[in-house]
Amino acid sequence: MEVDCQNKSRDENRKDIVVILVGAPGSGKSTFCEDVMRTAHRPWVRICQDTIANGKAGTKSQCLKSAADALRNGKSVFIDRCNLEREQRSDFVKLGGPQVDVHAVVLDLPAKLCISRSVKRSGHEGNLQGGKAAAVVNRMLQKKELPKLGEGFSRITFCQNEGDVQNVVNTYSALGPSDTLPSGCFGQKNPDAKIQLGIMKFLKKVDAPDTVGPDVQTCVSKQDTSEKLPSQKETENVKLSSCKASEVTEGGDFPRKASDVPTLAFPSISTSDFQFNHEKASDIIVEKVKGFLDEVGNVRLVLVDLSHGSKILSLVRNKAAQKNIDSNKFFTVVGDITRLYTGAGLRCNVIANAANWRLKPGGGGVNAAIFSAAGPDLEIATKDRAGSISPGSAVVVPLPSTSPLYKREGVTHVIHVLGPNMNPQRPNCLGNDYIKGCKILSEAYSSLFEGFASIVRNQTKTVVKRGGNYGSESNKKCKGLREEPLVHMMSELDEKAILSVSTDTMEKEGLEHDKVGGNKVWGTWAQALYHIAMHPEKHKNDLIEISDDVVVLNDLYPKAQKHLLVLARLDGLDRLADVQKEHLSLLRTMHSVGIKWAKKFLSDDASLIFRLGYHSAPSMRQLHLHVISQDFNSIHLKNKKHWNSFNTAFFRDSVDVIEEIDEHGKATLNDERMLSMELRCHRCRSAHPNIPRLKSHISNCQANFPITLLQNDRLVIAPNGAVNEA
DNA sequence: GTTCTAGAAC
DNA sequence: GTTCTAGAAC
Repeated sequence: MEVDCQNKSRDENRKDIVVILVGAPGSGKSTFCEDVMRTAHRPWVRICQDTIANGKAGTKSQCLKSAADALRNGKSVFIDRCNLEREQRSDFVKLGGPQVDVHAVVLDLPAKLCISRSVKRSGHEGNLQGGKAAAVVNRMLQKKELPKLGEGFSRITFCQNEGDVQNVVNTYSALGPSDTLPSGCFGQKNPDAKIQLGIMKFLKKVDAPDTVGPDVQTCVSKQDTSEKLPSQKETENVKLSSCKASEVTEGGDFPRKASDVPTLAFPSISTSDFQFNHEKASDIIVEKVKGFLDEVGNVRLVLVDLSHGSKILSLVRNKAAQKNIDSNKFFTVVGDITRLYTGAGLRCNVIANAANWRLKPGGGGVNAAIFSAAGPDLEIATKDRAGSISPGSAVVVPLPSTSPLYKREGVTHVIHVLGPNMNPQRPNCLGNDYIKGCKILSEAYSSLFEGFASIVRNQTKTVVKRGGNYGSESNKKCKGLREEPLVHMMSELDEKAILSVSTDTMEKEGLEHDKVGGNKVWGTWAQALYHIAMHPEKHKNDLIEISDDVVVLNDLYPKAQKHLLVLARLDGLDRLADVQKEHLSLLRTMHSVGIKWAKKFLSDDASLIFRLGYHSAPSMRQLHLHVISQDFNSIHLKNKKHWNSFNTAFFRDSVDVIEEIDEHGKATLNDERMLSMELRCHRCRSAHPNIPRLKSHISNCQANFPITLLQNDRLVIAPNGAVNEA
């Protein structure tokens, strides 16, 4: 996620960042840096002690020198070494200064996972291979001292699973050259009740203020605990001191405060599915925000949009800057409105929903996301308040404390808003009547902000009561929380490996670990491509090309007008996860064969556009490259998974895969959860409620492709064709 | 990967 | 009532 602060002149406020990675071998430090740098919006340098001496291990002072050089050249720096002990990182923290923020990113992943990765690793830069890894990792982790703000960090982010890691990757890769991130500690969870008790005692006795950063209100623990929330009064006392981390973090957790600055996160109303003109909408947003902030003090407003390069966000940012709106009180965030706290460390107690008139879940975009994240609680609570909503109005719904959105993100209220509809395919379309449209959109924001103001007023009155309620239910809830399974994104391979390593005998078991790496079990239905690759002669009728290295066939269920598979014939190369440096030339062969076929099709139909790539986690065994035309005009494209497997980061472009294998020996594999993301047009990125609507949209959408697809030859077009930037 | 189908959404 | 999704079975 990206937090943009406007009103800051680029040169004056530009700060470089030193990110000190903290994590055991196998925790994913190098991958983290690579993932950020691949899509970064600011210059980064990765300083890795394992490779700093011409590709070999070097010294700490070499790292320090390189880091200082990079900072002098205006680059931000990743310190990629374990940094598990305070002393090991202290010299790097000193790189900070008025123009340099020092952050820590703690990859505090389960020891078993780090060990299993280290054990399986071969040819890693640190040369920590085989069974010895278990012993080393185990020993290092015993000395682990989690970083604290008191060491000199302005921001510390903790990751306890790969989902956390991905969120933090997103945060840093989204960071533009002049963006900054809020200070504080983020992402610690799974608090132990005993520890929490200690913190509560601490909270009560603290009184000496000690500021650590401008954004201390976000310095809170991410999940609820068996303790009740501190009452407003209690938290007032610790408002500034709660981030005095050297004490607070003892035992590994942070206090949670109930009295954050009341913050409303809201999506841009009507500009997505309802197709309201962005220029006009941004004027209204800025005007309404300014009016509200002039009247109501001590609140924050955050405009949120899921997509990078969102036009509405940049319009609003620029206009807000022109109007000198305080960037501490109003700013924009790129990210998921249902994950602002866990994803961006941004505490928003109220979020707005771009609702449908029936106040029902479904549709696409924000409405679906919020109802889904909040669970059935929101639907029930909404029903209690209203059965429908008219354009221009808002409905305030208190979120039950049982809702995951409340528990996880700290959202206490959802405000449903309905804006004007300018989309002829939606009900109550205003045609092109922008006089009416602007009036209704204005009313919608007025209603939204009034609703927010009423929550703020009532919260001040009732916070003690609500705190008490919370406490009385909390035992049960806390238990439920702890029983909630952590999100696991490990491959089956990892899980198997981990299951076989018991904590007590890690060192011993680790020695034999290299043998454990079993393969994914493929269902019989998933073997078809494998059989073809192994015995192409038996399938001659289905194949359009056979060579020693690859075979080419039309996908049996093409998801577009042209959809080919280029199959690797190497036995054992089941999927992208198996691909290593030694397969580079095979990958290049597959790519060039794919390109050859794409060009052949283009010579017949120059209007086609092709993309070549792999699924992060394929359903069918045997590495296969998809060569697919971007019309997606096919009766076989039937569901969300089909669409998202070709139109989210789950689809890895062949060019990128080759580059990654070349540079790092492995390809980034993206999460299967991508497959259940909302449906967005691959050209204009608009969201659609279901597959039929999406298909109807893409059959007409002539928008230019997003810039990421236009770079690096990710799209293959006819020789004289031109695809413009979006 | 697809097919089938219950039941949710409309 | 029809449309659409999503999970189970293969």
